[in-house]
Amino acid sequence: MAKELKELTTRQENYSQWYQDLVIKAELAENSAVRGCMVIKPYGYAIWEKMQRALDDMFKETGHSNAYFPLLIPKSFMSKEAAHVEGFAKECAVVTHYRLKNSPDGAGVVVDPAARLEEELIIRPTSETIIWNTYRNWIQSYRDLPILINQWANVMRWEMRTRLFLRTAEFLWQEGHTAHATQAEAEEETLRMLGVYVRFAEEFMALPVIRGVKTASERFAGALDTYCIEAMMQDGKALQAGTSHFLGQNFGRAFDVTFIDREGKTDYAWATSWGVSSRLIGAVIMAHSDDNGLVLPPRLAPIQVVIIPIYKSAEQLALISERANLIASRLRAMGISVKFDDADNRKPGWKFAEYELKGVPVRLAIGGRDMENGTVEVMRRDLLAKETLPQEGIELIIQQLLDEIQKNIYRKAQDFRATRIADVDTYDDFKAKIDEGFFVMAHWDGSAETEERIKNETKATIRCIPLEGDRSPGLCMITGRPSERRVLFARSY
RNA sequence: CGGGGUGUAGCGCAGUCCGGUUAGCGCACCUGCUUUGGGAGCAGGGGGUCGCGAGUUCGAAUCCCGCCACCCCGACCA
Repeated sequence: MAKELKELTTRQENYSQWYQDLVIKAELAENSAVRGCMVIKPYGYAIWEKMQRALDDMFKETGHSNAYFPLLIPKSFMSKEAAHVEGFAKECAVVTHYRLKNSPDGAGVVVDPAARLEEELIIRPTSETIIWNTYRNWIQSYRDLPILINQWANVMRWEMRTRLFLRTAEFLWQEGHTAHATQAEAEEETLRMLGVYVRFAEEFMALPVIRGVKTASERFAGALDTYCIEAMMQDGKALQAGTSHFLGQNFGRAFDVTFIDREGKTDYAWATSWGVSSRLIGAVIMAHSDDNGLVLPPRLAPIQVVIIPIYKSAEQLALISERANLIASRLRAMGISVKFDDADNRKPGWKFAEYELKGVPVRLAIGGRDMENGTVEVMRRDLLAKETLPQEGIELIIQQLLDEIQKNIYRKAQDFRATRIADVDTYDDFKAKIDEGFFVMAHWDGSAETEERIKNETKATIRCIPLEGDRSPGLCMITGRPSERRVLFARSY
């Protein structure tokens, strides 16, 4: 048992603390010396690398290429698109000088006042501006379109309050930025990439999501439409797990990106942008973990199978190692990542607890008894269930088991969400369900005032107007005015 | 920026109200022996500007004043 975790207050009472401690104990991340930033430790970063690889493959399949743009953005770029400034201005870190010098009083260094920049640079909070400023040079004709580019990068937003992985001042992400000749094509791209995110969340993160479109007040600064996927964490709160924006011609116009179309007419390019961030690491942790530690979906687990020897002597360890290495090599040949932990400075019990804390999906234990019987003990992390099986042919069983675990974790999250989602028709019921940590589907009159009032009174926001599900009209639970369809409300991270 | 809390060994904490041996405990670390099928046991050992500064006092982790940092709850947000 993960003793440290068990000492914590129960999850319902302090889920946030539980999460924070889990992140640190499982060696995923810690706070850095820089306010609001984090150090992602090797094991946590390995999860991110798995995510990157899977996403990158999906981007390539949909015709995208990777590229890279500058970290620093001239301040003036930020003011070219009005809504964009409005949204990001208050959380930008600004570079004002380019040099330090020795302090005149001999104590350390100071900013050299002579090295003040003529124009301040901001550290990118997102890259639309610098990328569209570049696209201007790349686009003259409809033949240059579409441009389908993705960037893996870090960005910085000076958040007032931060939380490891979920909201840090600096975070890692990918941001896709595409340019198109027509509105229809750009809109199609926006939805295509939303679909990629849905597939990634469900198939890799084992995380069921609701796809939808944001209301005007929750829209990305500068977008005409913001689509998102929303996931439920174990305390019932919503986490936005990915966004895809249809930007119209806003950035084309702001950065004067024009092209000549087939008919010889000049038009502004149409834009999309879409992204997911290292927040997804937090999402996986919050969605699946239990009081013994992480529960990682096999497709994202840095170590999928760990083998632990149980021995009394060096001779016995040598025999067990030979067998374990054989099993390991067969598993690796099947593309499964295996760690054989024969470290002599930890006892088996310690290792069991450690790999449970780290969320390794399958654990194999081989001891003296197993060597005599030709067996191996197989433990699956999602159910914490042990079974003793023959060594012969164990590879295929493990391969199937990993598959089954991946599916089971998804199923579990889906079942959990099903018990926490409800249709509601009165404001009283709404408040009650929101307090219970529910996702609530309710009718809303479509006005920003009503949305704002609900937010102020209950802290619940409209997570999205779902693209799927019940589309029947009704009456707003607050004003009684007509509503086109139910929308998704929840408290969120 | 508002409200609350915490700063004592690498980590987690007690001690502070009511000042008084050499500042203590658990984990971790080091050495040795015994152990190894669910976070081992025993013995020994190392490690401290008690957040910083200035006071009161014979004497301050403890009391007074000032400052700083971090955490939690709000406002802002992926």
